[in-house]
Parts: sequence; C-alpha cells; structure tokens
Amino acid sequence: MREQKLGTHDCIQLVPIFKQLTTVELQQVSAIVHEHVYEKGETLFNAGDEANQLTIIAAGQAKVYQLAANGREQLLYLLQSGDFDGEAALFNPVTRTSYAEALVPTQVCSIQRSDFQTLLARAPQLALGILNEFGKRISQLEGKATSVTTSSIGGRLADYLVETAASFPAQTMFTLPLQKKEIAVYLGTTPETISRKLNEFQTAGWLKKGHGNQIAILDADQLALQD
Amino acid sequence: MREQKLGTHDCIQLVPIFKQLTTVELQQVSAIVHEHVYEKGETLFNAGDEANQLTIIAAGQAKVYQLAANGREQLLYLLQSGDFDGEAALFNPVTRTSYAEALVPTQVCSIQRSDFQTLLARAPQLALGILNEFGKRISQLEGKATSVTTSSIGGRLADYLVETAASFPAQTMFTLPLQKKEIAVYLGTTPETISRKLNEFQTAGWLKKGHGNQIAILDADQLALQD
DNA sequence: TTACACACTTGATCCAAATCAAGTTTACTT
DNA sequence: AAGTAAACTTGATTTGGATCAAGTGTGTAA
Repeated sequence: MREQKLGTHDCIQLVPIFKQLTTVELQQVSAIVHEHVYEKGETLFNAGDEANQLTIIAAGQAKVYQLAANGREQLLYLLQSGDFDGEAALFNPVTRTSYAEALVPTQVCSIQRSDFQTLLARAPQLALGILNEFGKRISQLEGKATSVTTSSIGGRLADYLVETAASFPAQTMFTLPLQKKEIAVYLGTTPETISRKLNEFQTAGWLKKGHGNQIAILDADQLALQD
Repeated sequence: MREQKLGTHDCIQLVPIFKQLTTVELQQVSAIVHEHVYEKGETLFNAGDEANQLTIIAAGQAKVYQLAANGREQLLYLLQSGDFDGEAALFNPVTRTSYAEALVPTQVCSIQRSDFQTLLARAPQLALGILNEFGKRISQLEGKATSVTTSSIGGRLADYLVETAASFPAQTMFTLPLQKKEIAVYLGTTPETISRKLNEFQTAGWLKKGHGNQIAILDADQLALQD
C-alpha cells in the first residue's frame, strides 16, 4: 500500500468535529494545527505525560491503552481517521493515564490547549461538533461497560466480530484489524479463549476461518444472539 | 429528614454546567426549565422512550440502569444533585437504552432539545461547562471499563468502598448508600460474593462491619492495593 | 408484640474461562 | 529457500466466582 500524503487543509476537512465550520474558520484552524507523521510502532503519547493538546488522527490507525492501577493494561480505543483523543486536556491540565501507539504509518494533527481555547472563543459552534462526538463516545463506553459485566466472553466476541465486519461487504473474507492477542486484551480475555470460541462459531456454521487472521461472517444474526 | 423545597432559580444555580453563566443568562435558562419532583421509586425515564430532553438532578438521588441485549441490566450511574443525563438527546433524537429511578424524593430540572439549542446559540459558553462535564464522565467510564476487565471482584469492591468512604470522615462508621444487591449489580457480581469479600476484608483487618449496611474503613491503603 | 417480607449470610456444588504446557503455523529475515 | 521468532492452536488442569439452597437477621405494619 502506498502512503498517501495529505495537505493540512485536506487533513482538517476529514475531521468530523470541524465539519460545521466555514471556509474562513477552517483557515483559522489550519493556522494552529501541528502535523506529524508517526511510523508504525511509534508512540503518539505516553501515560504520565502532561496532556496539553488534542490529538486527531488524520490518516492511519492507532491503539490507545489505558493502564490499570495493578499494572495491567486495557485496549480502550482503536482510533481511525477522524477520531481524536486528549479532549480532557483542552480544559484542564491533566496527566494522561493512557498511552497511544501507531499501528500503521499515521498522520496526526494536534492542537495546543491555549490555541484551542482562543479558537473556541472565536468559533463557538465548534463546541457543537465536539459535544456530538463526546456524546457518541459516552454511548460507546456505556455499552462497553455494560456488555463486559452482563455478557459472556462469547457474546462480547460475537458483538466485536459483527461490528468489525460491518465495514466490509457481507459474507466475504476479511482480515481482522487486530491480532488475537490484542482482541483478547480488548475484550478482557485471553488469546486461547478467542481461538476456542472462533472454533465453536465455525462449528456452529456462523463464520468461516481463512488464512492468517481472515474470517468471513456467515450468519451475523445468530452471532448477535449470543449471550 | 425534612424535604427541602427549592425555587427554580436556586435549583439552576446548583448545577455545575450553568456555573459560568451571568445572572441575565441564568434568567433565560430559568424560563425554559421544567421542574418536577419524583417520589421515591418513581421512574424518571424509561428504556425505549424517545429521548428529547436533558434531565438534571436538582436535589435527591437517582439510579440509572442500562439494559443489555440479553435482558440483563447494569447499574451505570448513581446520579447526585447537580448530575445530569440525556445529553445525547440534545443533538439528535435517540431512543434511550437506559432507565432511571428516584432513590429518594428527587427534584428534577429538564430542558427540551429545541429550547436547549436556542439557548446554546445565545449563550455559547454554556457549551464549555457541558464539555467539561462530558470529559469527566468519559474519564470515569474509561476507568470503569478498564477496571472491569483488568481487576478481580475483590479489587473492584475495594475501589468502590474507598471511593464511597471518601465522602465520610476517615476511620468512622458510615452507611453504604446502596443495598448489597445493588452494589453487586453495579460491580457486575452477586450479593453472595459481596458478602464473602467483605468478610475477607474484615478478617484481614482492613475494615469493620457494623449494623445494617454500616462499615468503617480501617486501612484504605491496603484496600486500594487489592487486585 | 407478633407476623411477614426482605435483605443478608453461609455452605455446597458447579461451571466458564484462566492458566500452564506443548505443539504447530505463519510470516519475516537473510 | 532455510532458519527463526512470533503468533496461534490444542489439550490438561485449576480456579474464581456464579448458582442453588437453606438458614438468620432486620425493619415495618397491624
């Protein structure tokens, strides 16, 4: 795959929270955005860092891990183009409790707290876009917190698969975007269990495993019915 | 305990998201706020309802339960004075996936979506207060999602106890604000397990059980170290 | 004060999933 | 194409916590 270079203007247009802005306002945004391209495996930010900027994924993909008190870590988000993180930093100086790593070469736009506050005063409707994104993220997290305590591993894996498959054509083979080890961390289980459950689902005729990390969903409805 | 009646103006001043507003703006808010007092056990809103308002707890306490696909439920929030819910409703019409119930007689301020949008256009700095609250809630949910998958029941219970005890003087007896059954639902476990873990903690000398639902934390540090 | 309904506790059993331990593939390097 | 390290699979065993089943408190209403 060839890496696609994007100009600053294009980069910003991609980001949903800037959708409501006029051309003039977009230019103001361009002026305060810093861009950086991270290589695969590079760290976007670290736990313990003082967070003072909003980090927006312009192109690429990054994993965000949260560190628990006992040292274990939990994969919180898989950031795609247009997603952002660090929003808490925009109002108060806080210390990050998570760290992020680029999964593939990733282009990032970042905005400093002070710049952001100036911008927000000038373009208040920007707040609407952010509120909207926040709302979505809260719903997503509420769902995750609920499913983790009310469903079995099988159910959570099934949900994850159906969700992930949604961005591919129905019934076709696709490659899982994460390794089994990482899916396991994301769902709060182990690679062994993922392996076994996938076999069960295949035996039941709900999916088909292919080479490497490829699978095809055959019966999304049955999968979704799993507890 | 005597129920305290509050006027509309007082009610609104209590709410953190309205803190940044001027007196004039507060009056505009007053004009669009609807107030209602719910009795203990009454339903504030139901899953399946179309959500079209922001619900703010002015005085009292309410539980918010999220319903999982398989019918099980999860206690998501214990709303206190000043907390709000339904924020997703302020931008898009959505169907609620949670329901809320008053724990004690509870005074609620609500704002309709259309009214809110008009207000926001007139007082954009209101968005800042909301963004701030959203940020806090996201952090809280991230923490919960993480602890549920990385800690054992003992660790989660210990965290819950230490957190809850934080609002009482150190080392003294206090009454848990929820029944064991509800603590169990909140932590994703059962009353039996709560009972047993509390005994373990008492045997270890980290806390002391009293009458009814009373406990005293003796060694918060040791509790916090629990996995 | 008695009675009745709940909340809570305690014990016995069971089970889903973690852990431990080899193998086997897959994919990358030279 | 061969060599190696990592990812994955499969099997055996263990275990934390759920579930089931009696009890014992506790608070409330007559």
